[in-house]
Amino acid sequence: MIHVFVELYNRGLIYRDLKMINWDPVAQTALSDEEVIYKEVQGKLYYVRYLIHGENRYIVIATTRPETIVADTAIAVNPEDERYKDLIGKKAIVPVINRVVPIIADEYVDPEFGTGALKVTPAHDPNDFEIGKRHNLEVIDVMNPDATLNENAGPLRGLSREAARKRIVEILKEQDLLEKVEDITHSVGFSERTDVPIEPRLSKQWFVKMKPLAEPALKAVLEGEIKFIPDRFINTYRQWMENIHDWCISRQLWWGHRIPVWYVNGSEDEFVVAHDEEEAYKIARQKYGDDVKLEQDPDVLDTWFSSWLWPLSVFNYFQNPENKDFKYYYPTTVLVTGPDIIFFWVARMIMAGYAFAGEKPFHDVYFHGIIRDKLGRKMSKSLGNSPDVLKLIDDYGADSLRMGVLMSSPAGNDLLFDEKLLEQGRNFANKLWNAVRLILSWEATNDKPTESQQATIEWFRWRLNSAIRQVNKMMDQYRLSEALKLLYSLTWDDFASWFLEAIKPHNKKLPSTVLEQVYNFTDTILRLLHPFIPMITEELWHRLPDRQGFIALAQYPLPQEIEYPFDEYSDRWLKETVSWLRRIFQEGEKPKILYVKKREEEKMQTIRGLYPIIFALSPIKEVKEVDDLPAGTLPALTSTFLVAVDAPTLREKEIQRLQKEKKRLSDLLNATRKKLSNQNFISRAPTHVIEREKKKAQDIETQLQMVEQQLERLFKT
RNA sequence: GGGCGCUUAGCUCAGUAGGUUUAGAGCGCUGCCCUUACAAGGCAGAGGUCCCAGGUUCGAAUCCUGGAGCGCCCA
Repeated sequence: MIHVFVELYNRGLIYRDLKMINWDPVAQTALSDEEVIYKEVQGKLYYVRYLIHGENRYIVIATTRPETIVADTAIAVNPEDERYKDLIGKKAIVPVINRVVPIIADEYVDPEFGTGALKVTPAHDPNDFEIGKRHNLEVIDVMNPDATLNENAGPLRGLSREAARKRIVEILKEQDLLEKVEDITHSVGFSERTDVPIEPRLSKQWFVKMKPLAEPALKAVLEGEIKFIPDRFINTYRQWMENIHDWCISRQLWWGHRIPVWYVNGSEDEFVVAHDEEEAYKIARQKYGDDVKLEQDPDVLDTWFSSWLWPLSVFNYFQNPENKDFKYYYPTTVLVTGPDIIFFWVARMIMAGYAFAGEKPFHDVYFHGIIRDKLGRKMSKSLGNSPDVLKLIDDYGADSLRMGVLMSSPAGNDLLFDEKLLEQGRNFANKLWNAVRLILSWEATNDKPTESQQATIEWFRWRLNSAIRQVNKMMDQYRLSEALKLLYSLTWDDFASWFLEAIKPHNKKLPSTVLEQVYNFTDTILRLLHPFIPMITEELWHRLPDRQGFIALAQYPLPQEIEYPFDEYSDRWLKETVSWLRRIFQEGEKPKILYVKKREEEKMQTIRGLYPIIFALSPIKEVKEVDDLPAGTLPALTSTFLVAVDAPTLREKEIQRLQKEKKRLSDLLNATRKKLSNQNFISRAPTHVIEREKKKAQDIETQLQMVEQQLERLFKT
């Protein structure tokens, strides 16, 4: 920090100046603009009469801060305002202290607000300060550092700002100078530190000149050199950067890094800037002679003045710019942070990166959402609405906490906190734990794998590989919650409910080659899940046989480029068919054979490998491929492949279902045909979409025919 | 005053490039199950005018304009 201060000072980017700053009267320190929190508060608008000097009339101004009347040094009106044109150039008498002040014209005054006449208090309002500068007005400071009124405040002297407001209102009433009081909702700045209203105050402080620093930092983000995810935060960033104000970095606090400035012989304006006292004396002696006396500035630096250097200082850049770590790691891959500190931290880190290293600090910035309470409020100590995280971890587990929050937090969107989210995470962890427990209870034999086992493994290998492909793609795009949801469903549904149920032996014994595959699949799933739930995956991974090292260091699974006989259609068909068969059995029928209507041979190959899985997961033990579904059998409402079973008692129910289905299919067919007969569609839609629609129409037609035939049969018998 | 976002099932929220028959998930709900991994579970199911009104398009939850409600940031 010291090095950076000296460096920036030498570059002319740090200066000391008397400016209107944000003063926290409780902490008694200056604050930066970013540490002021604006809140809408209920206040009052006081209408006060100021007598025109030498005349028997008055002008009425409206103010929310009547206690600052004693610091007024002008009345301002808009130059275009017809109501007051004749008063410009005259003088008014400030009530209570009877100061005679000019009535001036200034564009800043909004004729619509209040009476259109503004009292000007250059010492206590930033806008008034600017007006004061333009019109060369006297600046009268009426406040002490603790926001009590000082000796300039006349009868208000010694009162707190709140008491002074009450008192002056009383005095105005007594003198019949208070015309009326209105309720008003207005925005008031509060200290982030102490939550008291900020007092704009004229004060000598140290500032960083931000414009030159902001320029390369803004350019980098606008040109995509640094990527924001989601990119809408570029707007927020740009707006701040384009209107950037100089950064007040001095604080009147007793903790922090002391400002490396030494004042010469008790002077306020003569000083030297150095890395330490020794250097300061060396410089000072050359300039002011050997008997010079130095005194270090008592103020300290804003804590964010160290934070913005973090990407550099974490690699020890300032002590040793050529060091190996810095060269290897900088710029880092991604900064993960909340959008609420985009100005405090992100923007300034980028500025520092370019200013000192001449290079961006990171490639990507991922903005996550902010967790709010159920009412949408930000968690805060004063509201007491933050959950006790350690207790949550005790109750649910650290992984459950991570998982619950990650599952429903897409980039940049806020999240309403609910313990239900953690239950979901806990249940998932429980599921995973039990699945691995089941696997570890199995023993290896020297048997050869059965056809069913081979088929199940082949199917899951395909299923896993396609999930790996999707997850990697989502992770590359920072679609974290979507990736996790996909893994949730892969683990719970495909792995636990389908794969493990299908491969599960009755006697706890599996051929060693099969068991090895089961271990490998489990290993892959644990690695996929590890970034989201690191604790439980690390633990379970070590329980698998022969795992060396740490899962944290293991390669993240990558998809393999292998041709599989399965696709999303056959996968869906498998699940629909099994569910349907289970329902048939649940309803009391016990068919023996599943009939599958033959389609093109190449299509049939995509499902043949799945028959053994059907045998494993439903009571059906035989499939017959037929040219036509046998008369009287009950067809399923599955997609793509038509199947049927014998289930005579379900006929009535089935007739109703089929009639519903018939209507749905014919509606759908009509819609699809209409689309296909639309000349515009045919000529404008891309070929693959048209092809898909044609295929769709054919499929529906086939299904519809089948349903109609089945209905006929069901009615005949 | 300026900027950004949100509005989808009872609740909390996903929905990528406008196009996959039927818009998804978790919770909650209904029915059946304590089946030797898991009742923090299993199986089956019900539930949606995608805020409103226009527009663009062969086609809109998705793009554009306007409106309503809510939220955030900045001044």
